[in-house]
Amino acid sequence: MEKKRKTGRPSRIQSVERALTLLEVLAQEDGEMTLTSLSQKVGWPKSTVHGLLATLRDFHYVDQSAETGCYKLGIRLFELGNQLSRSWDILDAAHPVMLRLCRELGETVQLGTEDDGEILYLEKLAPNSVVSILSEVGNRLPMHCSGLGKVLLAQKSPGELKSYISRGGLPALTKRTITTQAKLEKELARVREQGYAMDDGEITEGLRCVAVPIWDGTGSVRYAVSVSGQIPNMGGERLERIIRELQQAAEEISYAMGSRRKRMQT
Amino acid sequence: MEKKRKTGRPSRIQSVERALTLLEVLAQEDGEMTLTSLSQKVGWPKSTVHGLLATLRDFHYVDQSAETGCYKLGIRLFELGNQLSRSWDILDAAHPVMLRLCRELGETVQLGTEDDGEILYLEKLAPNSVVSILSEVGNRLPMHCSGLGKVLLAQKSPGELKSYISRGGLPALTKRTITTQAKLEKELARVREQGYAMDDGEITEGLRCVAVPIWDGTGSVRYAVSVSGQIPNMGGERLERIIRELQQAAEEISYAMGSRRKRMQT
DNA sequence: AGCACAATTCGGTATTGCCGAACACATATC
DNA sequence: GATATGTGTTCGGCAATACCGAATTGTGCT
Repeated sequence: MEKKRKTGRPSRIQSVERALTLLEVLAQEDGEMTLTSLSQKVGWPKSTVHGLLATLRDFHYVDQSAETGCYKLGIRLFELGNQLSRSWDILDAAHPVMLRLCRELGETVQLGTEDDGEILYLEKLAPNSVVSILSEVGNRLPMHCSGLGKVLLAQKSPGELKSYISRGGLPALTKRTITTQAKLEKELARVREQGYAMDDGEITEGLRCVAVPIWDGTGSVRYAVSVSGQIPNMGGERLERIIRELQQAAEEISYAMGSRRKRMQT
Repeated sequence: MEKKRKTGRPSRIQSVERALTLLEVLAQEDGEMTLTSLSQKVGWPKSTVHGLLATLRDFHYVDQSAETGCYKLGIRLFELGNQLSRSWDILDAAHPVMLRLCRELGETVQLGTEDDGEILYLEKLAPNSVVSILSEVGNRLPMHCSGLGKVLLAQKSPGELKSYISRGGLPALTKRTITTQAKLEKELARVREQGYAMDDGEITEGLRCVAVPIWDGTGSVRYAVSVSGQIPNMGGERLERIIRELQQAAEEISYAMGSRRKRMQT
């Protein structure tokens, strides 16, 4: 009553905000949580949380363990997430090409895009799937340290780059991560010149990654593909071959995207 | 004021119910929708729908097109869905084995489980990914017509089977679909005897699928794997080989699941 | 310009969801 | 076996909250 609401944005629905916040907390904890622990985590009364959870449960957005009564993320999120990803043309276009690349090179192949100032991994194909690479589909990483990110950053104007840096800074994930604007600008210039980007242990020590842009029909770059592996497997002759095949793959994907453009919504 | 609430279940939060209903509608339409069309679809005033959508948008559960202002499912669903699937042990255990199977046989390999009386597809590996098979990851199909479903149905007691039938009936997807209880019981007996199930064009004309159960440590069956392909490629000698390899794969997955059991939550 | 149709804002009303306390139930603990 | 802590769940009354209709702004089309 005294003040207007803090955020200038009008009319958000409290109970929906709270319900979604509960989902965020459950996602963050990444496992089962008791109603009570959720309740004290967010600081709302148990009964309030209970009502919200019951509603989410009815829609299968959360799942309640039959024995323990604990709550976790529900199956509907899996279904909706998959449905959403199926609606993206880029996956249709990129998947067969990535599959071939993964087999021929025997290394991990990834596809990413920029979302909200970060790299979002859309697809990952691993040859043996035993190797553990930090990035997973649906995960996010800063742009300035990943190969995919550098490719997309390299497309930006100086102003956009500056706003990226001022937004999240240049946090270091390893000692090799680029952390100054000057070095990043130099790196991006090289990316533009070479036509590909490299992450040399800047996310995870010992892991190297090369990435190239995917051009769409309008001449802009919204996606990038990459190949990553242990540094010993990613050098010399072999590296050159990888880059060559990667660039060819990107061209194929770009082409496939173009031919997929003839779709309209119903 | 007049009546109590229709459903006996207590205290569901209306605005959360409405917000989630909007997501369901957006998922069903599978594309962009205008606020107005959403509004009249659900029958609530525009301003009400607007508030709900604004809240969902803030959390990236819906996305609003910059140009058209239309709404669609948001990226957070993709992220949460993938995070959820990563928490399932079965995928870790099954994926490498499925990958090998897919390569060796050159056919589509799928993994499914029962959820809410239907088969839910958890993973799908296609050799060329050009072939279009009806089922997709995150999709659902009736149990009585799919190979995966028959495997899981075959584990049920007569009472459970009856309740399955009375719940959803035995709808026919093709002219070959089993639609009578007697035939289904006979079919399931054969499944138990043979150790595998077959779908012979019962979902899609011309498509055959063989499936086997995955046993967990406790001796129960919660998942099943299958191989599907065009009927000409799935007969005679080759079929026998497929079944043999499939059964071996299922054993490996079962074993891997067991060894993964030594995990506790933090 | 003017129209038609989009999304968005506004403010008053009473419906709605919030809250604290009491409940039921299970599992340890003594 | 009774006690103590831990769950999730229910209840009812108060008032804050979300709903609604109408008015507003914005955009594309004729």
